Amino acid sequence: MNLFADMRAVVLTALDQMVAEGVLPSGLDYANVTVEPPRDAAHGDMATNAAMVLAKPAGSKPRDIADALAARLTADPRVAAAEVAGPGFLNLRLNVSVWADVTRAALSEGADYGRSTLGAKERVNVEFVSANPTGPMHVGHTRGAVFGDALAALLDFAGYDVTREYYINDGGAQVNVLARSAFERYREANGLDPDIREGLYPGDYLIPVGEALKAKYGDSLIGKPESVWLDEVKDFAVAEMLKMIRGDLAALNVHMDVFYSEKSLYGTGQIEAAIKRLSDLGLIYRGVLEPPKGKLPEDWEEREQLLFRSTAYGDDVDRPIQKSDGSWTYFAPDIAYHWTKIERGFHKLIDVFGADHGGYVKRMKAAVAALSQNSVDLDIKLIQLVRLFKNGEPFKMSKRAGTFVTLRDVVEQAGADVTRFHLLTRKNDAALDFDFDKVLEQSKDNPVFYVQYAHARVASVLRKARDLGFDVSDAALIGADLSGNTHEAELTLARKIAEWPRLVEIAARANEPHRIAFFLYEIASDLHALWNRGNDETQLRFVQEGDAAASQAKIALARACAVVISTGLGILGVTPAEEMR
RNA sequence: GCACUCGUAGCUCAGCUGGAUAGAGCGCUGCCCUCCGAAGGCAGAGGUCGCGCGUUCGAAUCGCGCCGAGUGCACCA
Repeated sequence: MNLFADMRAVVLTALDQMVAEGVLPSGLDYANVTVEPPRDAAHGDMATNAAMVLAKPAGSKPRDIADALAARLTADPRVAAAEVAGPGFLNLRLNVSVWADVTRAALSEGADYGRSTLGAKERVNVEFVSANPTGPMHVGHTRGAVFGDALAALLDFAGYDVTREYYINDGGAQVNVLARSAFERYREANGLDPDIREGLYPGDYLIPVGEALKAKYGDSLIGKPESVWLDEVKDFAVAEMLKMIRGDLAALNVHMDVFYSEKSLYGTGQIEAAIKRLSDLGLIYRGVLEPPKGKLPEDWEEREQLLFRSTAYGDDVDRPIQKSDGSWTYFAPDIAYHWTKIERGFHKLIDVFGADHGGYVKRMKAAVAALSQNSVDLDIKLIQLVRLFKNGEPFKMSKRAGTFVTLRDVVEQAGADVTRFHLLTRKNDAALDFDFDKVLEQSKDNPVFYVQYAHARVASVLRKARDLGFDVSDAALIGADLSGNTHEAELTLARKIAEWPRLVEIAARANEPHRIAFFLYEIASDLHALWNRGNDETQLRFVQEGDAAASQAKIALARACAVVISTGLGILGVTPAEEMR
């Protein structure tokens, strides 16, 4: 049940009637007609802008349309009153029985309450993390991982067919550096002094890789030229790094459907095929780029290159896809990779990048638009940095000082649930502070705790009710007479529950999982407020001792709230708490 | 020099893909514990939505121009 969608349908039906009766002209576009909760509760339960949106195309006054619409809407049993207000809003007051229906719907639909068919099973590819396989994941990757995973879950809940994908950058120079670094650790394992020279990866995490290499190769590679061992050591080290990264992700409860290797694109004709695709479209040419305006790089020289005419699809300049020595630039395999996504049948692509890759957005969008001829939508979400704090003090990261914070460090200290929720309490393109002390704090100032506490409170109420011998199974709660839940605090909570399906669609349309986190905070707040009122007004308490029927009615509402919180936390990848200890 | 992201209450941030008197938390002020969980609760003060034009019945939201912060700007990924 999606109350707002249902009521919008009621409005549109009424408009159709008006067209049929000649009150409105035919051929009107209803796309901008909305039915939404008013900002001010005094304005009623819902408001529609239909009269204002249609006034101009219909050639009549907003008020006249609104009056006529109001008369028809009040015929619906769910509408208690419809009144015209302001510049032409139509405010709807709903029959209180509607909120009982919503409560029951949340209980009977359970974990599926709020699930949407918005996505129509369209296939979506969410690419995220894609950290270079050269070391453990650091905090910067964590936010992207959590964001991507929650977004994927959100889209799934909104009716899309989602694939979580990780692009392994195992084709470039940095994995050669990894191989050389691992080789030094291999020499170390064989009792030689490692030469961790400038430009190699110094991290301790390669020591076990060196030992594993020794276990496999003994000392047979010692003293051999790089050309002999590079490829083998590279494959081995990359595999080890991926094993580690999978472990890091698993610790965060992130599980990818596909790990796609950049290297697999080379030597298989796939890059050539993608470039040919662009070439056939007349978008590839040999040319010379203008030097960048402003400060000119020292070593600037004019050179002819193979270029992609990305400016034809909104980019600022055309982009090189081949170096002057004939090898591909990093952009070429990226184009090919996105081409494979299109060819694999995805109609909607989402890339999650670090904010420092913002300059890459236009060319990637241009590539996808060109390759798909505008039939595939690519949305790129930029993830801003995370600033670490401890006791309110900035937590400086330094590889040398050994205070380099990995994802594993954060999860071990804070836990996956707390880490995930906190990282989602900010919009993806806003910087975020992560203070270990505040995040672990058990007080209402901590949103994670606040939401978990609301869920735990409901669980506590259920336990208490059961102890008193009440039947609080979902079946019993669904069957309860809810007509007594009419206090303003109760209605506020019920309204919030009714908003959940709408919020899911809004969040999914914007690709913004943080909206779920904010909504959960608000609904938790409504539950706490109702609870607190029970302190003074005993008739509002969920458990009404000696009155099973009244208890069931109140608990049904609380339980419905818990269902929404549980579902929402599930989307964020957070386990709801049954009790707080 | 150009592009991208951002600019909302003292602080940290939401704000529904254009709606009514712009919200929350912290902080501040004032009240409140014999009460299902006071690791609190209720109420209040506090804002030219960076600035200026424009589009519109209507702009924090869309467009243009400034100001300010961050990020990125040729064969590195």
